Amino acid sequence: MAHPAESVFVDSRQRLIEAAREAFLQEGYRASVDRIAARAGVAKQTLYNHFASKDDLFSEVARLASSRIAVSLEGGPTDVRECLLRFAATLRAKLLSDEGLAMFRVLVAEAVRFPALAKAFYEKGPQETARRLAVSLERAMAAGQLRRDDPGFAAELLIGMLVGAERTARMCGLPVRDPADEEVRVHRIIDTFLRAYAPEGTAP
Amino acid sequence: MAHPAESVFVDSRQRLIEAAREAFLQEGYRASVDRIAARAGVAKQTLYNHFASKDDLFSEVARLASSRIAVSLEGGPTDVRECLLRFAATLRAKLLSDEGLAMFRVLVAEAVRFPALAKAFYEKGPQETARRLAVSLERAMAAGQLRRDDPGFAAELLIGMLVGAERTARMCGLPVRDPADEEVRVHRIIDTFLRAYAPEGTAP
DNA sequence: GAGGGAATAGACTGCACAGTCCAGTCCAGT
DNA sequence: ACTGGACTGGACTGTGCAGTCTATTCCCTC
Repeated sequence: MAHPAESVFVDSRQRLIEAAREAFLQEGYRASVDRIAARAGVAKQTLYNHFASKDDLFSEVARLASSRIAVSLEGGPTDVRECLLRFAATLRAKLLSDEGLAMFRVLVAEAVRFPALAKAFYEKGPQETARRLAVSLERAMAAGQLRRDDPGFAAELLIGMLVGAERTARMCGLPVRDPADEEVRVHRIIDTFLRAYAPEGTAP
Repeated sequence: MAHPAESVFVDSRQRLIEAAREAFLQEGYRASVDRIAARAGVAKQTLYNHFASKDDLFSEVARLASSRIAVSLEGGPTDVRECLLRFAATLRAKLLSDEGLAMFRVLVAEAVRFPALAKAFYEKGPQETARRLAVSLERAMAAGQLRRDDPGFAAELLIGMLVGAERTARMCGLPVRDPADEEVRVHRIIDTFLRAYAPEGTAP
């Protein structure tokens, strides 16, 4: 209960979570409890002092990761195009990073055995991100900067355009595309989206 | 070598592959050899008479499945919109079916341990589908029915719009969306795409 | 009806792993 | 000095599984 004791406690736990995160991302749920404990530099029993089971540890790791993945658009420029460009770059950086892909891979692989975890991940990640994007789009639509349409649907389409194809490719082991072209790629996607959602009565 | 003997042989093998496919789709690579043999109504040793190892069987199943997933646009209507609508419906039916999703889930989960399999899957499935779509788009662009642009890139974006969001949701265990709205959804996506790729100088 | 290839049931080996148990150490705070 | 809680290392149990082996049956072909 005293401070030093508690800090040791938290320390062990934190190290375990961090080690488990790395192990699960690398090996999936296959990562063994022994390897995780070893990676954390901790005895196996210590792991079981903090977590009731391997499933419990896995859930904890997944919940922590889920709470950090939504992408926001707040505080950006007011110009729609600039705002979307920023959003797009951030989203792609997160979802198409090695870590983002590994996280997705593991959660999807275990979604059948941990349905609640997968649902929570979806709600805090993809769904929340889409919701925020939709809010911004709706504002732009109301301001006449974008064609009036279902903002939620538009958000889904944009996110699909931004990550769909490349995520599929990378999930199948394809190498990263030349990062030098990343900016061009993002610009092209956003411009395509803006053409589709140009306010009505505007020449393309 | 005589016919009846061979047909028995093929029979066992076929049943094993089918059973393995079902088992792997349900349980992932976790599906045990014993369960697969039982499901095929066959002794475990028979399985090992046909396949050198579990990995070998898994590879065979994956290769067979990979060879049947590309979606084509040939033989359809010549009108771009009709053509894309047909393509969209077919693509979504395949990729968003329980089986398509399960296949994707399993392959993605094991992509790290079977990189060659994942690559082959990607090339025969997503990549080949995108290539075929790109060919059609290019033709339409040349005919002035679509804005002139990189057809490969346009194909990737369209496929992303068509499956991106919903595949993510379903992979995380979200329930199927009301199939009554499916047609509306496809129409809205295609129309959005067509707005983005309307020939230049056309009012929206 | 004899021979051979395929299939079968089931026992068996060896391994990796989750989870438990225990005897002992290291430190707080008192 | 003593007590209690966290941590350690390592042995141990039980289980599930891939893959092997064997003895036996079945059936087709000649």
